[in-house]
Amino acid sequence: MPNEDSAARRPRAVTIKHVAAEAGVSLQTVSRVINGGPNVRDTIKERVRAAIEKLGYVPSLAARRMGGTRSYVLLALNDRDRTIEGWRSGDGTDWVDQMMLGGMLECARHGYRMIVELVDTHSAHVERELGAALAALHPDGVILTPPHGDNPIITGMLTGRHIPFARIGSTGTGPGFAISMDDKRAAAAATEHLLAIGHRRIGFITGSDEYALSGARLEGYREAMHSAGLPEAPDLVARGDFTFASGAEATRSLLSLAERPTAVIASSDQMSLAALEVARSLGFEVPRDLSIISFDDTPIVKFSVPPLTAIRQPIAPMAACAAGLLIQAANGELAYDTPNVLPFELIVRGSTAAPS
Amino acid sequence: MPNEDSAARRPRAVTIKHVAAEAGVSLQTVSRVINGGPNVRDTIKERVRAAIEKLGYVPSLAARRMGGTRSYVLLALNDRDRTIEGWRSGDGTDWVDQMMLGGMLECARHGYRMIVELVDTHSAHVERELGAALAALHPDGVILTPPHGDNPIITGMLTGRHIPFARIGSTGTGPGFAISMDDKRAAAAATEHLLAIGHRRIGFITGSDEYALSGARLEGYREAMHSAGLPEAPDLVARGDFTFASGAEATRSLLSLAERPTAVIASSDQMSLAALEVARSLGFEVPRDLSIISFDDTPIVKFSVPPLTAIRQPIAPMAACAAGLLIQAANGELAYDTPNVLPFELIVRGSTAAPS
DNA sequence: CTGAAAGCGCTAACAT
DNA sequence: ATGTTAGCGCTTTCAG
Repeated sequence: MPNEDSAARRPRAVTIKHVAAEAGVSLQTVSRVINGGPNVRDTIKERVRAAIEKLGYVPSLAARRMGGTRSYVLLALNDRDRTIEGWRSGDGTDWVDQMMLGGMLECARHGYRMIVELVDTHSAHVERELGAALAALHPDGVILTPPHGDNPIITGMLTGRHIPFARIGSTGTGPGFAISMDDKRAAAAATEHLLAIGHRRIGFITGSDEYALSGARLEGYREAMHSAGLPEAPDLVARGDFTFASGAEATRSLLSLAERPTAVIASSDQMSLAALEVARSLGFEVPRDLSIISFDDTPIVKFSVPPLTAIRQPIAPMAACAAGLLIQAANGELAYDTPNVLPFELIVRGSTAAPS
Repeated sequence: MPNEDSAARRPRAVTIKHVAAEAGVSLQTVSRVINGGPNVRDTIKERVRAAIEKLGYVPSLAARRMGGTRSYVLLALNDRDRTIEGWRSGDGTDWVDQMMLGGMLECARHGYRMIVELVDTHSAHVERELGAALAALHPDGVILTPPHGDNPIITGMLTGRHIPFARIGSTGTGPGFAISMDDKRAAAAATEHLLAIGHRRIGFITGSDEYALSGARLEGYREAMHSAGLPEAPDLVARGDFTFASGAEATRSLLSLAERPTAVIASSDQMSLAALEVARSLGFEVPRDLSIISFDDTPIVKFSVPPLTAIRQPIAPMAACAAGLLIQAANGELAYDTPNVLPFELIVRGSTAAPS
């Protein structure tokens, strides 16, 4: 019988040994019950379960990682500068929250943990920083947030180490579970909504080229315009990089066109809010003089005046999908199969109306 | 010489053994260098460092936890239902983000990780759920978010297991590092700001009694009113529970008073936004007919119309402070000493003006 | 100042 | 169907 904690110090935690003793079986049998292993009589299984319950035993993650091949940890990789800047500025972006909502809950359902890791993915530090995180944590899988799924250094490191990973917002084939929403269809849907209520001159503000989805959104817009029989109008496309400043600049250029658009689609919430502000400052009323459709649907767009019609990005579902696939992959085998495309939503609010 | 990874499988990670071999010293010496232990000649220290650098060695968290007494993990405890509800609703609250900003970065500076854990703290599950998290992770410290620092079941469990913890938003003495802002002073400052610009009848909407800071804020308001020589007016205080709905209800009751207030202080952003909306719907213009001061300063209050004057809660600094103290406590000793009170900020925006 | 030995709590092979 | 034996990669005694 393991002796009680001597005198002081931490009360010795209850281990698999205690359970084994309590149930009158071997260590290994307890391990089998915990891990759903085969070849355990129901009677014994029951006895072990009772002992676990009675003792309140919970296996130590660290020990499981040491003994076995799994760590029960998933790493969610985010860009350090970008993430910190978002948090500092309080810009209302809830990417990380939605990731946790989807990812942590899915992990919890399987006894996994999701650890958020910030990594400087731009500089040459990537290799060292990601390598350090992998060595310290030995995650069973890694969730890559955009645009990391398209970073060959990162995907290469993970592939080389045989660590399963999921690429959120990345659509290409190749290693890693590709998880995305149909950005092209979403942009087309936004465009079609505007066309349906009578708009003809529709501007489009792109996102940063660093993100694959930027191109997809632009393409969806173009195709929808084309399908409506409208001529190609390159001056209706303005470049942005997701930031407020770039959105303001782009909107100014669009509104200064001889034939200015009656509606604009911006590839991010920050740019849409910029469009709203610039339009107002220039004397245009939204949606009377200009309709706006936003992308992402972070919390703030519900609180602007008017609240913005937006394409909602299913971040939580994508994170949950990623976690689920990675956990499967970490256990049984599971090939990087077909891409996983999750549904988006067009949420109509007050920033869109028929042109006047 | 440790053999290379045989045939396939995960490339064997570089361990302390490889470093020892490379540097031509024993395991123990490497360990000493890593942990800043004493009694290592500078020459050797240098040699080991070079080997570590060359091999890109990073110690495994799990192994350190197994061998030693520290886990290099801090747990940030949040209420499950409340947190998930916030994420789901997209209400723009960034509590978790700010915690990560402060806590994770401070952890990273010391080679620690912060793991966010959601626990059902209301039901009887607390003991089981928290116990499970502690057993699985063996954190070196726990950060309690409000109102958990005042939950005796939780603080009792941690005290009993000798796990250092920090109580954010909890001011009482007793075990655990108390970390808070001066809520009383903050409420007084808000009140004084309104008094200074000429308000006399100032309403106050309280937060949930479950939170100690609710009482402190109310007290600060009362004292400031008293100091200004104004008579006690209980009808100017309306009960709320931090939610939008409760704020709306409270505002309606305040605005229906015979002598209605010309300004109101609400103990949360959600309640303030409710006040704004109710005031507008009742035909009062903000700030002309009613000034509003909010508490917390989450992102959304910058985007309302008008943007809200608010007391900014230093969540990130509090989390960083908590992490720093816990890490110190986990290593050298460190007594639960004097409470740590961090500075708040009154940010004046468009929702406050002199009464008309 | 440095090294050798023991063991943390678990799982993966191998018995039985 | 169950038990036994080795480690996993580190830190902590304890010897030199």
